[in-house]
Amino acid sequence: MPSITTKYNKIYQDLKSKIEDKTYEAQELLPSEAILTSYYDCSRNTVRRAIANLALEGYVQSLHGKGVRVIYQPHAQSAYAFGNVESFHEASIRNGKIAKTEVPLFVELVVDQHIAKRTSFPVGIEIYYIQRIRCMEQKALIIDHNYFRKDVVPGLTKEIAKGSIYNFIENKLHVHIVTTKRVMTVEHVNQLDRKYLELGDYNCVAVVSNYTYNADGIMFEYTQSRHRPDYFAFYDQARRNSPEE
Amino acid sequence: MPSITTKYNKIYQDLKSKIEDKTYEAQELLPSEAILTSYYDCSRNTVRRAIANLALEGYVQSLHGKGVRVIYQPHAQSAYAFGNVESFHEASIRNGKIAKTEVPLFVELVVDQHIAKRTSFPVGIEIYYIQRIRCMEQKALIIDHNYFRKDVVPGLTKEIAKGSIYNFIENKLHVHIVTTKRVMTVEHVNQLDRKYLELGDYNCVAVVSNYTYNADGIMFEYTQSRHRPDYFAFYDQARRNSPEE
DNA sequence: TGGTATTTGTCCGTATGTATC
DNA sequence: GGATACATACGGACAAATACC
Repeated sequence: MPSITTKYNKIYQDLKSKIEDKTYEAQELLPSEAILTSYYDCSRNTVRRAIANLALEGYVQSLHGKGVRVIYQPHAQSAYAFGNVESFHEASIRNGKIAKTEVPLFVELVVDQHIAKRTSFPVGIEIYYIQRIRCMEQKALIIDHNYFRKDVVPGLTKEIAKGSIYNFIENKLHVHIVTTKRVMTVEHVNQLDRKYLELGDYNCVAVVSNYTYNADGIMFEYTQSRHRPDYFAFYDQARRNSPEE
Repeated sequence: MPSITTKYNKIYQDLKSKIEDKTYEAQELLPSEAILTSYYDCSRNTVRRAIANLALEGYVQSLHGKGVRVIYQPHAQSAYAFGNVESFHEASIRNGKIAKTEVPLFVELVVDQHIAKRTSFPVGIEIYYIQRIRCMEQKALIIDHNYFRKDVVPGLTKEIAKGSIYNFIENKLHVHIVTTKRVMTVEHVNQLDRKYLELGDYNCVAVVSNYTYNADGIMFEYTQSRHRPDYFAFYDQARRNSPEE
């Protein structure tokens, strides 16, 4: 969890904003690492770290012997940010939209074979199972099916579920959420999708399955988010490795 | 483009295989950086770099003051690897499956308003437009719509399109492909999807739009890949930043 | 409770290799 | 060949979080 007050992060933020406001324009090369090093009064490693993070988000690409090319292009906005774990609540704030969450179901369960297969939780442990309808500007966009391990996230209530569960986990329980694995698929709609989402003639939804690990390496959350296809986009940034041999 | 012969890459590969063959098991901590440093006879930075790359792929997560936790779990196989640009041809080899590509359409075009909107190419330039049906083990899984800038990728032919266009670009044209931006969406099927893909009663496809940049920062390829929903999965690995207050 | 050792995180400086121009 | 620029690698210092006694 990189603090926002580190030196490399400040440089990262500064370069990022200068790319976004076109101080450095697309296609151009950034000033060389040596120049940036003296400009920011830091070591070359620190500049390189900031640049590496920009490259991970698709703002620049480094070219051996040439320089660092800006390839940023202002995109259509997505509901979710690049490669970061971001809650619906946080995303809505970032987009400046009004969000609302309804909780039609909040129950405690014991994991059986069927749930185990879907969630990867061990059979027999106690969990919370929550259904949440995510609305933005009066439109129901997502149905979340949340499964939380009760031993890791005790004290969850329906009231908390209406707000940000992540807030509760981080601030009240002091669990630092570190890593999430995600799988994106497309599935047939089910009755619940039909009931809550305005799907028009779509018979599919975009499904994002989240597996979240805490600091002990325990997977304590499985969430399946079922999205209205016409309001769903998932952005990604990839780097090509030189092919082997 | 990290060479596979670098020291940090060898360490990365070694740790990765030891995680996969359970020399280091899930939930365990790796040996400390100090131990790994002496084991691999290298500097601490080099070990840290290998670990950082493992973390990016969801194999481990670093915990300040504690150690580096293994969180690898063998997953259901996907047609595509994590966060890497990988061609269909390469993916099929990795999966050990027999792949075939049909090319029902191969034309040269000049970009008009309509194409410009879809591809982000400037109006007026010459391009190749190619349709490719991707089959694996007799099943048509993907329809690719490829748009290549002719000035960057000259000499493309239908024969080349039946194999790996990336191979041609890298080996013959010596263009090193560096960065790709991807957007995943879900769209209604069109006539072509219906014609070539066995969609059953799905009326949607999973769509991956690729924007590929060369070393000059020029976007020279736009590809829209339309996938059969039941054979599509997209894996992702995310890290949570500490939320800003 | 407190102090110490361990472990990861940040940052620095330097040297050398390699690709581009 | 020489100058420039990024890539790799080393070693050291200190900070911060954790674990242990």
